[in-house]
Amino acid sequence: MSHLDPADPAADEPRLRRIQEVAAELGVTTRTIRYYEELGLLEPAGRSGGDYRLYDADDVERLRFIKGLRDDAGFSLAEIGQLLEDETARERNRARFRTTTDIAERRALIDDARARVDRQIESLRDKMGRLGTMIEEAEDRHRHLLVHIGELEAGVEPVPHEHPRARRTAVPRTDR
Amino acid sequence: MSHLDPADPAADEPRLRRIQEVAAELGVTTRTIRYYEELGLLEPAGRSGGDYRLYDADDVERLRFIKGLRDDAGFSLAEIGQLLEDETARERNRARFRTTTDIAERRALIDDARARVDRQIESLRDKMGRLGTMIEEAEDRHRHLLVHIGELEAGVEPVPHEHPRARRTAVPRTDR
DNA sequence: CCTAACCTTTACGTCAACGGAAAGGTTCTG
DNA sequence: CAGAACCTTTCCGTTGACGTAAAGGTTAGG
Repeated sequence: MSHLDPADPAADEPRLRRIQEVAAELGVTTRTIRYYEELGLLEPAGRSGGDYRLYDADDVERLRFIKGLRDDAGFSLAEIGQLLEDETARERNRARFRTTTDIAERRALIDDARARVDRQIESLRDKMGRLGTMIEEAEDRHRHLLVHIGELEAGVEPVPHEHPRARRTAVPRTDR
Repeated sequence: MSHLDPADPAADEPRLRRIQEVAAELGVTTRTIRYYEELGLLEPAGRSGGDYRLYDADDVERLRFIKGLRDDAGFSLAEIGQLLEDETARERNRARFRTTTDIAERRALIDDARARVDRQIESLRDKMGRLGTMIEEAEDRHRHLLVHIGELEAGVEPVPHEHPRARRTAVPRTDR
């Protein structure tokens, strides 16, 4: 129970950081973070007395997630907005959940939450699948090329070797 | 040798299509295709007498590849340009290969081709890996949520249930 | 209390990736 | 050979995702 030790009052204090520190850690600019806020992608956990934005660990995680969706998955910020809307809706649902005792409503909120998360995962899986297909195709061509190289290294003569699918002799180009 | 049969002169005629037909098949606009050409991402196989762009099957494949890299993999057109530059360089190499008999140069060209393809695949794999990591994280949160839902459905009371990591009480929010 | 280093909002600038219209030429079909 | 439906190049407009000042207020250290 060291973190409840009265001699260590800062133990569970939720470490709030200012925008530049967060930006540096994530490798983005402060402008980018403010822009995301402008688009409604996140809200800082709090503000200082002088209105400085203050971010907690969850905010940083959320930002990291956004960055991943943008850089790694290649989603637009609008699409990310959709995915995150589901996430923030879940948070709202959680709050609502705790304030109601209506069994039916609670079940509805649960179902809603599950549906949202399912959509989020499905969206990612979909992207993943398409990327996977792309890589397979690229690897096919890779193997195809290696076979070709193998033939050539085996000492095949530089015969014109007209590839049936690659004839492009429709109209002789005059320009360029 | 049926494709040399004089009774079937259209057998290996390389079906050339105009820009709109290609665009429709790929689900892009003609403007997009022309823009890609402007950036040097592709050249039509030929032109008609009246300077209409004419595309063959290889061109369409290349365009499909570009679209995949853009939509599925989320590459910028500049990055795609790099990836394709490798590909067109390979084509140049093939032509060069057939015009030389110098064993050393031929081997150099082969190694170059292999290196280019390797880079291309590696680039895709890298992206794939990062996307995979993202999905795993999302699935983690998915499972986490399902556990949470399970607890709730099991009839846990709507106790405030202060999550240790989620305390955001630094500054009482006044706005929103 | 002063100053450097940070922060705020507001607003205009920029670059990629096209959209869309103008002014004219081409192809196909009847 | 006329007309509709294509196509050409050229050029300006737009949208997303920020960059970059400007004009000020805030915070931490000395």
